[in-house]
Amino acid sequence: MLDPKLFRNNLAGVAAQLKRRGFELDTAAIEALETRRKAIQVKTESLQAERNSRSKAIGKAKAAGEDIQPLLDEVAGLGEQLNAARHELEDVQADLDAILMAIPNIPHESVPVGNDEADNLEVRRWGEPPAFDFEVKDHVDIGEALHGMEFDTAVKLSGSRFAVLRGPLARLQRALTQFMLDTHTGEHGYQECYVPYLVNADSLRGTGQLPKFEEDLFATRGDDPFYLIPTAEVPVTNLVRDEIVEADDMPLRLTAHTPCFRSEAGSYGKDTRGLIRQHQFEKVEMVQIVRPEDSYAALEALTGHAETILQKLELPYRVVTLCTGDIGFSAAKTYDLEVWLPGQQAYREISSCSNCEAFQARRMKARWRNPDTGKPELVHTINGSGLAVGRALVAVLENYQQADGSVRIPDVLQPYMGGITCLAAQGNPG
RNA sequence: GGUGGGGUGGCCGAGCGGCUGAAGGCGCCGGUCUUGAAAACCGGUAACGGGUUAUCCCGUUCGCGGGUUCGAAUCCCGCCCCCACCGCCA
Repeated sequence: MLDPKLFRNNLAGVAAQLKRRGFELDTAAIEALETRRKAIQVKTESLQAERNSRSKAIGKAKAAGEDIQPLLDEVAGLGEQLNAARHELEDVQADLDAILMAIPNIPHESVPVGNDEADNLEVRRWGEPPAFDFEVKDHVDIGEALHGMEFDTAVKLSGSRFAVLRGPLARLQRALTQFMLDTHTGEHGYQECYVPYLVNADSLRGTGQLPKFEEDLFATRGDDPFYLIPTAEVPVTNLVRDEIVEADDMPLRLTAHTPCFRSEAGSYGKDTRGLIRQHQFEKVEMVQIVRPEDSYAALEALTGHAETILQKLELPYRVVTLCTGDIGFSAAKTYDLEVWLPGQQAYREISSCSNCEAFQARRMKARWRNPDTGKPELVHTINGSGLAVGRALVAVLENYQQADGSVRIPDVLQPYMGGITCLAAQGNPG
């Protein structure tokens, strides 16, 4: 959520900045509501003030033993008036709130203007796409040859966009997960967290998935449903919701491995083959809670932490800055890490690292006590994948494939694989 | 799921329906003392919103939502959460 004061003091400016990301702000509607809000609020509060002072007078008169009946008569109609005003105010504020909650973050000035992913800006590349002297397979064919990646079984159990992994492939996914967590906790100073996979609506409002993107989420039944987390960003960032973080404890660096659940509404026909786009996938997430002045340095650092994983795995990748048209709802700036996939001959997203500035913090009332002012102030929140484990598995399989259909195990993963250096193909080599 | 107890400021903890936005303590900030620090003592210290603005005024907030009342932290109803015991269970 953006600062409501911005809408009062500089509505045109906000509209212009949001237009950069293709969001049309209905300034006329906001202005009209805001004018009404102000008038009604002043009216309501003056009625409340009157009620308070009169009630106090009645209290004093009663204590003094005077006849209070005349005073009661004077107050007769006040309650109804006040009730009407209060309901009117509630309605206006609810309308205003609904608009405000659906407005995305303002892109940082360094974010390139653009319409879609074609306008994203490549920042740097690392590593060379491997050269193969045989015909490369994609991870689905590799997985089939290794006898451990089953999509038809998953259809039986659940439906499309699910997968079953077995044997060394299941272990490889676990190895990737452990390796990522150990690196972030051991080398990058993150605290490992275990968090709920089912969260309430408040948490999703806090990070910005609700109210606007409910169709992307899975939820349990009932009047007060739980939502399945679409990313660990939700529970981990919400750890500081309604909290005041001590300045000495900042920055908070948190990491968690969780499954993620996404309905993938609106992506029919996209990435239907393989593990790339699933309803359920594993991810290691990094979150930082930082002082506002540190947030852009923290974004660079966190992006670097995700890159470290790819470098240690020796997977070629590139870093792109998302343009204003491709950036997520809550983010002011986002770097995507895209790993090279030989099976697709393309760089594909494997991590997304964002600075949300105070956008989530304002929704969450996540604050810290600024020693300079002594006051609680909003924190900045940073999050990023470190990495998407399923896609990392895809990248390893495709980049480390051998002519005979086997797959080498990256050096850093071998300790997690019980010393196995290679997954041997068991099926038809072709 | 059942029974009982409880949710009050950054934290702990008092609180007869009206001078209670809330005692007291801790913590924090400033001061006295001290070479410096600690202790002691003195003073200050909630958040959010609105109006006005180097000031001040008003409103809201005692788990959440309703209700009673001129007036609710205090009374009533519903819900949530925490604790204890019982039941069930990995």
